[in-house]
This record gives sequence, structure tokens and C-alpha cells, in this order.
Amino acid sequence: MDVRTICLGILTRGDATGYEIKNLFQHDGYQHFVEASFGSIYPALNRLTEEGLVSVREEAQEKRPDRKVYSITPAGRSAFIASLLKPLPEDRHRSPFVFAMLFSDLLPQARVAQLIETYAQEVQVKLAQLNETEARAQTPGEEFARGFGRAIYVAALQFLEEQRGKFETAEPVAAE
Amino acid sequence: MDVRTICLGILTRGDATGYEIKNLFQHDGYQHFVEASFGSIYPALNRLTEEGLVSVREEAQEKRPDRKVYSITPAGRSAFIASLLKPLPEDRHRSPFVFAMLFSDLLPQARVAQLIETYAQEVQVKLAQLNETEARAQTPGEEFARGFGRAIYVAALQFLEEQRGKFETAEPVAAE
DNA sequence: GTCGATCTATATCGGACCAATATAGATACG
DNA sequence: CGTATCTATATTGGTCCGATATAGATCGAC
Repeated sequence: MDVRTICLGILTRGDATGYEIKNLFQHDGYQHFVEASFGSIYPALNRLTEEGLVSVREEAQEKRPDRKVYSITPAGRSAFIASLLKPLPEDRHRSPFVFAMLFSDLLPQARVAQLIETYAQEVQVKLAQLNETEARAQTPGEEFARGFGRAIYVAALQFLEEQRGKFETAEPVAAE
Repeated sequence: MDVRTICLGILTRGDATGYEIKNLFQHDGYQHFVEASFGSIYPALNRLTEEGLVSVREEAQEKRPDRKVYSITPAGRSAFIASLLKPLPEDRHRSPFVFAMLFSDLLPQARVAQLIETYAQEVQVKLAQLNETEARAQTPGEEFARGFGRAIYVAALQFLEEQRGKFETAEPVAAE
């Protein structure tokens, strides 16, 4: 799922600037399983404009940089739906935490316990974020995404809870 | 968790060629939460060698390209452990599947059902892979990583099972 | 009341990383 | 006997991220 496709998808829900697209990842609905940086969003929007998949209108603002508001075109909408009909790339879950835990035998116990605590807290924050958005009007898709996130985070927390303690008795090895 | 750190970690478990490091991600222990491509592994090993964090010995083979077997140095081991003592980057879970489901209202029902089925099958394959490795000798870290993966995958499957059907009655919208 | 922080909004650059491709002989299978 | 897969290296094009730059607006703290 490249950034161009992600931008198209977001624009099917309404017009937006590059800045607003970026912020959608931090707030509402799109949390946790989709992301893109400014460094890829702005070039993506330019290319999409060249290709006629989105259109821009520049809204000049007094004493502010111009807003470039992007809208999806009919061609863009078709291209987006077509991309959802093709086989999807697989999920990619990169976890520095799991990687670090693979080497727990090389770390002092205190650090291992801390890794687990810190990670558990992060998961709890994400879970709380998902529950916050609960009240707002949602598409069935957003409902699904929130449920999916909840399911995974709850399971992760439960597992961490089970593991807590198991790494407190293991003998540590040289940490230098 | 950059590729250099990942390579260092793997080399703490024993010497390996770039090729073997890459393959470790597909087989044993490191499955699912860690990955790197040849295009980043080979340059990483070169740089690590320059920096003295790993050493190479070239094993000439008859009628085969030379094997470049990498070993971690004491400096490399220290650097690796130091990187595990610093705060870790957060997990990054990119899911084209969840992204597509966010737009289920734009897709024909059949496609949505297919998305769920296909994804569920992929998760089941991953779960089976984790259970396969069960028999082999494991470090506590590998045990943890396998348990973590299992917990998440089982929860995902359970959620998908609950959702199956919920997307069969939703009215579809134009798919072109 | 003014100073710093945060927000809106654009954009670029270096570097990291991936996917695909190239090379090339070995082995294994049908 | 041919073809696919395996061992093993490496590069290239392109995508993407993180950091940085710019710049005025707003808002809270002191």
C-alpha cells in the first residue's frame, strides 16, 4: 500500500490538504495501521495531480501560506477502487521490542523487566486512544479497524501480563 | 531498529554469511517481527566491517562464489548491547488489509468477504509456522517471541471469525 | 505584556530501505 | 535431459522516513 494509494483513499472521504492528511494518521480512525510522512505525502500529491487522479485548488490566505486543497477526481476514485480489487501486500509488523526480547539473555534482568513495562504502557496508550474515538460517527470500516486494533492490543497486554515475572529470575549475563 | 543492529544481533548467536542472515528471517525464531532485504544487509555488513564491529573471513569455495563469513567482534557485541539499553523505537504495524477494510463501503460485498478470508488464511499460515518451530531448542527470548506472535495471531483470527458475516449483508456501492 | 511553545502549512534533502535484477555453478527432481 | 531450486554475492532504481527550514498566528504562563 504505497503513499499514493493511501492519499487517494483519504481523499475519497473528503477534500484535504497535505497537512490534514498527515494529521489524520495521528487522530481519527486511521490510527495505528496506516502512516506516511510529509516527505512522501507532498511528492505523492504532486504526482497524483500530474496524473489527473486528484485536483488542487489553491486557497490564498492572508498572512499564512496558501492552502492547497486536494480533491479526488472520478479517475482517481476508479484507480483507488481498482487498487483495492487487486491482491493486497501482506501486513508488515516490525517490532524492535520483540527483537530486543530475543536477546533477553544478554541483558540485565532490570532492563528486561523495563522493556516489558514500557511496551505494555505503550500498548495501553494505544488501546485508550482506540476507545476514545468510540463515541464519534463511524463507517463500518472504521468500526472494524477499531475492533481489530482492540483485539490485538488486548491479547498483547494479556500475554505480557502472563510473562511478567518469568524474566525476573533468569540469570543475567555481562552487560558490557 | 536499523539493519545494522539487526545484523549485529544475529551475529551474537554465531557466525553467518549475508545470505544466511537473510534466510534466518524466513525460517527459525526471527519470524514475523524482524526483516531486512539483501539490498540493505550487504551494505550494512560492509559498513560494520569498516567500523570494526564485525570481522570477515573469506572462505574460497571451488566453483562457487566465495563465502564471506562474518563474526561479531567484542566492540560489536558491546555496541549491540548498548543499543538494547537505549530506548527502543516503537513498533510499526502497517496493514494494507485494515486500510482496505476502512473502505469496505466502496467495495462489492464479495470482495470484502474475500479480503477477510484471504487475510485469515495468511494469519493461519503464520500461526502454523510458529507452532512448527516449537520442538527445537530455544532461548527464553525465542520462546517469548513465539508466544507473543501466537497470542496476537490467535486474537486476530478470533476477531475475524466474529466479523465474518457482518459484512455480507451490507449494501455494496459502485465498484467502477 | 511579552516570551516561548504550539499550531497551521508548505517543501526539500540525506539517508535508509526494499524489490527486482544480474551472475553463476550445484544440486535435485521428474 | 531439462528445469527448477539452492547457494552466494552485489547493484540499481525508486520509495519512504526523519530532520530541517520557513513563517506568521495564537495562546498560555509568568
